[in-house]
Amino acid sequence: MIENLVIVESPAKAKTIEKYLGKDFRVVSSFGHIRDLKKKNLGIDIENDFAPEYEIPKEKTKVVAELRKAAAQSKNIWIASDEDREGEAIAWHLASVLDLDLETTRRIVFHEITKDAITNAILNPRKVDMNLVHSQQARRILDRIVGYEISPVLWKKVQPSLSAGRVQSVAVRLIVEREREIIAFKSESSFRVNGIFMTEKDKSDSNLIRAEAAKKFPDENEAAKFLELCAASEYKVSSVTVKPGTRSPAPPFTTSTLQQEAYRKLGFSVSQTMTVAQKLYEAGKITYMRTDSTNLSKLALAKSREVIIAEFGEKYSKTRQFRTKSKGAQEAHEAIRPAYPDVATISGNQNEKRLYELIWKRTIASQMADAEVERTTISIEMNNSPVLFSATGEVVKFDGFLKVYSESTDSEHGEEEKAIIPPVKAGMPLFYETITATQRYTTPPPRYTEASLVKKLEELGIGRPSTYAPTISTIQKRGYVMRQDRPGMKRQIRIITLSKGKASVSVKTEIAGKEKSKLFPQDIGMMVNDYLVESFPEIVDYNFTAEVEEQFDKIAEGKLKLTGMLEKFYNSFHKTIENALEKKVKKSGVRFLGNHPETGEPVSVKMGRFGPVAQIGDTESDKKPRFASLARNQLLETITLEEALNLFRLPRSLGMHEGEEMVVGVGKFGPYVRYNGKFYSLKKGLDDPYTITAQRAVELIREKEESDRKKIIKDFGDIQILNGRYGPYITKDKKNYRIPRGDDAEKLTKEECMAIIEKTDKNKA
DNA sequence: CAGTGAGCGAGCTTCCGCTTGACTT
Repeated sequence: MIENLVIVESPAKAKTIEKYLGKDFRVVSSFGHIRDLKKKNLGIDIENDFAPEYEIPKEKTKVVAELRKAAAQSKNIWIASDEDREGEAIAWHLASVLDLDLETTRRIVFHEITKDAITNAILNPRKVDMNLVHSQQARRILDRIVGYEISPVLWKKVQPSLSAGRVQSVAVRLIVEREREIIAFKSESSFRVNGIFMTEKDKSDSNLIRAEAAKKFPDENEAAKFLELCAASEYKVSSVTVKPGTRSPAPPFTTSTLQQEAYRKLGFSVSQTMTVAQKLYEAGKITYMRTDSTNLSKLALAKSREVIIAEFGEKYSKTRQFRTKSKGAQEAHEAIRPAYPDVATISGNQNEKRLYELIWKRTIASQMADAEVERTTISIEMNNSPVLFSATGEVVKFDGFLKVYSESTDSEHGEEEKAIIPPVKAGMPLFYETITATQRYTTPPPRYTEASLVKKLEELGIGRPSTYAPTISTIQKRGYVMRQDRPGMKRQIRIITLSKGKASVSVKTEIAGKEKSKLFPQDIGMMVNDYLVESFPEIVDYNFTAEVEEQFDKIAEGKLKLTGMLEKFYNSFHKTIENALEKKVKKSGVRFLGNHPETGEPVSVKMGRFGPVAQIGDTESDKKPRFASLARNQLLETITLEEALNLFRLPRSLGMHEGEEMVVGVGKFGPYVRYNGKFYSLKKGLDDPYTITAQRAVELIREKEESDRKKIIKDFGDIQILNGRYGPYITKDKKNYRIPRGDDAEKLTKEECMAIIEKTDKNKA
């Protein structure tokens, strides 16, 4: 018989706590929720006061069996699931599945895994809070109703296997609406004037002041006129202002801010960050990685302070406790921090080390003093124009937390240069070295990255730390959005340079609209979004979650009844479902583009069975319509007649080569040349299927054949040594084998290969 | 792996949040 059994949610947590509690306690884990609504059908008895129908999912049966066994062997049971809505529900499910008496079951909670917190919790057990449980049930039931009633409508009205939900549909909406802003955006250009001024007539490294004119000029003409004035003007410093300022460190990491910074500083995807963080957590190197709290335990604060004083001195230490500001935060855990703040670097793989270091720096910096800066602004006046130039410079007087860490921003231009300004006084004359007027274009709002989408969702209070990564994966899996790169377009900018009294014009090319790892909406995502906005505007409203959360809070406080709340919601919601089903129309996304310039046939685009497709002609005429798939970066919404007609130019013949025809087309994996029954990919960014010549195609074919020949290092019939992406390897029966380090692939004999294969197979078994 | 687009019908798809592995490359 075990004296005390403690049940927590996470196995790593169980391990740590067991150490603190000693011999009389056994600590086990539930691995999160152990029961859920029935997976098939709605799983809710609507008629019977929305009674939930629970089941133990198949993958949880083993855990539950073990928990039952452990419970049967234990005298006292303590349920220590997290102190939030979901944790309370887990506690209740545990009690119910393990047949525990709610009156006598000890429910304990702690927000940090420290000995103090845990022993304190054991001294203060309470009962399961049924109001909080009802609040979770309301949340769960509402999400199930929304997801399981709207999704089937999409199967009927748009396409099978689609999905909708309180969280994912808003995520898609954000991306679609941002794309439409970008489509509607008209870029305009103007001329900005920058001057490099000198304190003496001769240039030296230390007397330069870089300043910008306060006025922008709408066109080249106006800019040129202003430069003429500049050429004739005398300059002097009209004012110098020096303002002291401070900068404060960012709070310690939550899941959302960790995902953002790991993306900005390390280039990690949201899911990659979570995988690496999970590893660190399991190894006991960081605290729990799914949290919305910026709180640090007293122990962590004290330890951090010690580290900072030892490393940088007393002056750099400032103990701070940050308030969590995100909407709907439940703060069941600490912020994400190093388990041992005195450990600055760890062992592990490269990514683990980098993420750990990021977490360490952010945590330590959060407990450090403000940085003190001095910001200098110089105003420069002309004697023949009211336009002022201004220069700003910043000097860090005391680095404080900046010694360790500074937060990145989402802006694409990166850190602004903080120039050092030579000492000047008001009234001092200045001389220009060069003054340039540069054409600048306005830029559309940025597309979301995975990380900036998480940030936005958190601001709206939509989704939870445990669901940010899965949500992003869901909307990509459904085909609503895709993470893509775009090469951008070249454009020319004009620059007028004034030097030594003479103005000259030059032209520079810049790349605009280049995108890396951005979320692009796909046609099906736009169609589903439009359908949802039309048919279920309340559900995909950005405030919907916040509104229902208010009601969940009231249920948690015992001021509102679950049945009353759900009834009110369901009555109006279910009507919108019925209305949507009554309408006969199916969403096809069809758009008529115009008539074929030669034949006069109608040309249109729509969502076809296999994706977006362009069509010439219609089924009403005797001639069969012709079809062509849209390219990956084209949208039903924006494709033009010309672009659509272009699609029909492929596949096209490039003529004959050594008795066989070469055909160029665009397939599943991009543009290709087909020759002699084989496919040869066109080079990305280099070849264009519409313009590629026969000569270039022959080149591609030769190149590929050459590299294929090189691919085979040795051929022993059933065993081959090949050259792969990661170097030479052995292949047999479609299985690949690594060549041990030190062996020379060129010199291996068949017998040696056999030996390697046997050894590898044995090691695996 | 590089194509598909007529129409019918059976059977299936789907949510959000809490936890980890078990997979393959």
